Formats: sequence, structure tokens, C-alpha cells
Amino acid sequence: VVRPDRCAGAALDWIEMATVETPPTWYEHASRALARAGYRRGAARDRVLALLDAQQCARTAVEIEDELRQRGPRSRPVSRASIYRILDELASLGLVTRIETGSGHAHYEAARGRSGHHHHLVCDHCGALTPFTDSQLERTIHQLAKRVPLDVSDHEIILHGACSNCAH
Amino acid sequence: VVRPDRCAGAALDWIEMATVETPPTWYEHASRALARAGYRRGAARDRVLALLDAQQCARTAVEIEDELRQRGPRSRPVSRASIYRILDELASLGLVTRIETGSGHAHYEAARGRSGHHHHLVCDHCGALTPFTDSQLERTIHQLAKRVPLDVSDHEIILHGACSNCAH
DNA sequence: TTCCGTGCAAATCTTTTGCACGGTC
DNA sequence: GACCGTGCAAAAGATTTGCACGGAA
Repeated sequence: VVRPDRCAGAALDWIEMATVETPPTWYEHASRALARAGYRRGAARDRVLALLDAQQCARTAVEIEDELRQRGPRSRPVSRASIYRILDELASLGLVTRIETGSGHAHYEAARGRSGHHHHLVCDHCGALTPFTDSQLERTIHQLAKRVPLDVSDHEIILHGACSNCAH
Repeated sequence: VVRPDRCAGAALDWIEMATVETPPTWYEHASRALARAGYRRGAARDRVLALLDAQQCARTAVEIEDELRQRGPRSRPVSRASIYRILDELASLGLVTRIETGSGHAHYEAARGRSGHHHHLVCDHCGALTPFTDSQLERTIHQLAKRVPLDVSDHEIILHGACSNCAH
């Protein structure tokens, strides 16, 4: 069975890339933000945070569940319901970004702040999801945001097409 | 009950807008394209085409069903399954664009070619969906498309934020 | 007449909700 | 000890599929 929506490998070394985050881990940052927002600590949330922090790109809720189930003890798996609840909390605090690729499954990834800001390339054939950044694009969006009748808080850009493998 | 994902009215007269399409209707264009692709004519598809052609912005499958049910005869309603099937066909032929706003429902709208190309503003508070165009943005995307490892066929840009009404 | 397009109902699949238990504060 | 976080099971929605009929070619 073909597994769609896989994260494409590091294929973008020749494009401008975001600077890699240093110390204050996203995991730590997120943990603090959650505590500040009044959330208690919980095992499931902690594992989801750790997993997201280790990812290089967006994952669906089901993928997160599978990966946690592989690594963790079978006796106490993280339930899917918790994963959705946690992702919702994180998204509402702006700690994770939700991405819709048009495949019907939402993808989530750690929001690492300005230095981690990026967008995605989606291969409509195999579902590969590849991150990219482009400062010219960001400048254009920044200018545009001033002219639209919306108090812009965020933006999402997806380029659809055929990836190198699928474009035969 | 608040009805989310409604199309915001014509609120963008002061922003650069796309030129209005003249004669060869999208309905006609799409009908021809379907015939060329070997599809037979069918009542449900015809009604969906007509409805989409009359819309000013994206609609969900359920909204389309409701509107068709209101207008058409109760005796022979267009079934939701047909609507999904038809939207899929149209999307695969590039005749309609599928838009995911993050609300969990896919939106569809007539793809009117270059002159109808546009993007969307999404109010994360009330769900209002507003179309906009920006030629500078298109130029930037066009340039960018040359630099990424993807044979770009399309792009999707969504600005999230608070609309004029919701930003109190 | 052949075969496609459609409606209907049931099946899938993702995401959400209700509830009870166990851990955090 | 009070309450939140979590797992489990069931519910809710959106979308898809199986099947039989009726219309298009």
C-alpha cells in the first residue's frame, strides 16, 4: 500500500533554508507556554510535544499516533482522542501549525517562530510534502497584508505540482 | 446557529480585482471540456455546473446540495454522492478548485482560468471567506516556481486573521 | 441496446464527545 | 482533596462505495 502524505527527505539544500533553531528547544518553549497558559502537565501531551519537536516536517494525527505507539509501551498507548485534543490546544496557542494539503488529512507541525517559518510543496501524485522558505515571498506577503481588509495574523502558501520522482 | 464559511459580500472593490469573465461562460467551457473528456451529459452534473457558474465564491459540497435542493424539484433531488463524484471529476479536469480553509469542510469553486484566478482571506473567527487578487503576489509566485524542486501546476494562498467585523 | 450517470443506503474514515479513572498541583 | 488530563468507546460529520435503475448515445 502506498503511504501518502509522507514527508519528503531533505531535498532543499540548494534553496534558501530557515536557520536551524538553537538551544531553547521548541519542546521547552512549548512546555513553558502551556504552563503559563494554565495547563497541567500530562504524559500524553509530553510525548506528543517530544515527537513533534523531533519531526522535520508536518505529520497527520494518525501518523503521530502510529509513531507514538511504536516507540511507547503497548500497555499505555496514547489515545487518538488525546492526540486530537492536544493538537487542538497547541494550535489554539499558536504552538503548532495546521496544514491542509487537500488530501483530506490535516497535518500538524511545531511552530518554531520566525526562524522556523516556512511553506510547503505538495506533490499531487504521491502526496509528498516538502518545506521551503523564500524571503522574497515573505516580503511580498508582508506588503500585501497591509492592503487587505483583514487583520492578518498568519498566512499559508502551498504550491501544488509533481515532484521530481513523479514527474517521470 | 451561526453559519460558518459563508462567502463575504463584495468587500474588495478597493483592492485590485480580477476582470469579470465575458461570453464563453464557465458553464459552457466546462460542458465542452467534459464532453471532450468523454463524459456523457447528465442532469445532476448539469445542475452542479450551473450552480457553480452562478456562485461568486467557494461553496462546500453540503452547501451545494442544500442550494440545489431548494431550487430543484423535491421529487428528484441531486444526491450528495453525485455532488461529490461530480466535484471530483471537475477537480481532476482542473475545472474547479478545491480550497481547504481549515474548518474541516472542503470548498469548491469554478476555475475560470487566468482571468478568474484569485486567493482567499479567511476570518478565523466567523469563517468568512473573501476572494482577492494581487498581481505582485502572482509575479513573486511565478518567479519562485522556477526555483523549487516541483513541477508547479498550481498554488494556493490563504491569509488568516480577523475580518473587519470580528476585529471589534 | 449498451453503458454511463444517478439516487439511495450503507460503509469508511477522520475528528469529536461523554464518561470514569488516575495523576498533578 | 479538587480538578485536570487521559484512555476508551460511542457519536458525529464528511466523503466514498455498492448496487440497481433510467436516460444518453
